[in-house]
Amino acid sequence: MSQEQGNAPEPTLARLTRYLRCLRRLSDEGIQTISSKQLEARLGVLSAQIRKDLSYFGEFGKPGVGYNVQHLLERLSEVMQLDREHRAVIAGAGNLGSALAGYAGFAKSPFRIVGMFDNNFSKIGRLLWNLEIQDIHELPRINQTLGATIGILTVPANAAQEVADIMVDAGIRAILNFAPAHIHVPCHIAARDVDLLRELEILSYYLDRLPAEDEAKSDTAPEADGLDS
Amino acid sequence: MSQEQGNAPEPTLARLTRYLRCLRRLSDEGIQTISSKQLEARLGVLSAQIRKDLSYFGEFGKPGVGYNVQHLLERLSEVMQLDREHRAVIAGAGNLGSALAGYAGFAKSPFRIVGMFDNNFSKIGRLLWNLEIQDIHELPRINQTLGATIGILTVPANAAQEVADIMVDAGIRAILNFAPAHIHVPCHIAARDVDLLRELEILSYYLDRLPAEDEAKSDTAPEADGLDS
DNA sequence: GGTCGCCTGTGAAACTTTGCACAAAGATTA
DNA sequence: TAATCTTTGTGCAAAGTTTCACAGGCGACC
Repeated sequence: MSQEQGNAPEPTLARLTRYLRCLRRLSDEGIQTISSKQLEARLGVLSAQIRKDLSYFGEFGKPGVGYNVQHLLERLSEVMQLDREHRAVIAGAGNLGSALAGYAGFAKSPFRIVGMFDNNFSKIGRLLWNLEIQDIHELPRINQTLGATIGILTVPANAAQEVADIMVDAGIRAILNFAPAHIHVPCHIAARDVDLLRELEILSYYLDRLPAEDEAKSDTAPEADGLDS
Repeated sequence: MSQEQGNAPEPTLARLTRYLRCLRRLSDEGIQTISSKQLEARLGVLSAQIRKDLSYFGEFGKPGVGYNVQHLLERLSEVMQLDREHRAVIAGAGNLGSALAGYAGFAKSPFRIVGMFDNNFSKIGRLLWNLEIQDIHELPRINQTLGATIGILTVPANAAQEVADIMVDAGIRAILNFAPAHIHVPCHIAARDVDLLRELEILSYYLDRLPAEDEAKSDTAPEADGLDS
């Protein structure tokens, strides 16, 4: 029986993105069918886990055969809403914001950077990767035209909340926050934090706390969670 | 009774970094004592959760009083090994690598970028943020001098594994991987993935799946997990 | 058509993490 | 000193997630 609601666990969603990446590669390789056991071999995720993850969204496989790569790829893309373009704006034209704006990986993704914003008058008006840096306070007005649904926050920590509020005002419905600060958003807005310093601090904890160098490239360390090749 | 081993759950470690950030701010504000209930009000983490998290590492508070901010700050810093400097190298002098190398937030952290590496001969030798870009293949030799324990991976996905191997060769013991690819490391190496596209894909899933705009700035959306202030 | 081997989807068990509730302990007041 | 208030640390229950194990479906081969 298939469920269809949005009640899949978060860890499942994270793994789904890995399955997708693997499926895209399989598709490129011209492989048409794959079983959960074969996926386990490629991803290091238990086959039962894979089947359970998929079962949250429907029944995609054939017993005795496995999954049709193309079909599963399309279905999971639908589930993740990756079958349509998503427009995003970046707030904060500093080092990180500039780097993200120029990220080549977006080309093959459904995500498009359609606007770049800052509050620094010496930056506003300048061109960056073919985008003119605009005044962050104009975002609500300008986004009526841009129609971005995703906001990427690359401002300093002390400005994060203020800019997040502006984004919500502007009709942004999902925020990816790179500032090392927590932002409060209304419950109809999705928000995630990506925090360089936090990641380093967690790695710091593990330094000198790992099994000891008995070699054997058995990757079972406290990895966050991996991705496809 | 206090435990001291490294058997704390990962979610606890992630929250610990949030407690630390809050404690640093409290310390700056000159606040000397804080209770788990007050922390709950500031962080949105249940007080019982906070106490349980802390209990993995010892007993730091006084019943009837709370925690001494400075003392807890120092103890947690020890636990996370943030009381000493950590040297890190960056591999991949592209947009993202360059941005991270220049990240101002490192100044107040125990992390120091001590080397910048790439495989592109047109980049090797150039200066970036006062660091000379060096040949990635020289890392094992050069790191005998640098003594970096942390490696930050900002190379394209298809080079990630190869460069990770070089890092392990070079004595790096923790890897922060920004490439959209999974890397395999020996079990005595810590590794974490930070993946822009994955985060966007997860946000994409939540778009149009949230409670609907009934306003009320009640932040109880599917936030990843927040940070202080 | 029957038999065999493989693979899916899923209920139930095992494990992990969170949240609750309370005993014990320090502070405060009288 | 006793009564009261506050807050910690933790055993236990609840919730969430992963893993196991198997019934039943499908294809291949004889």
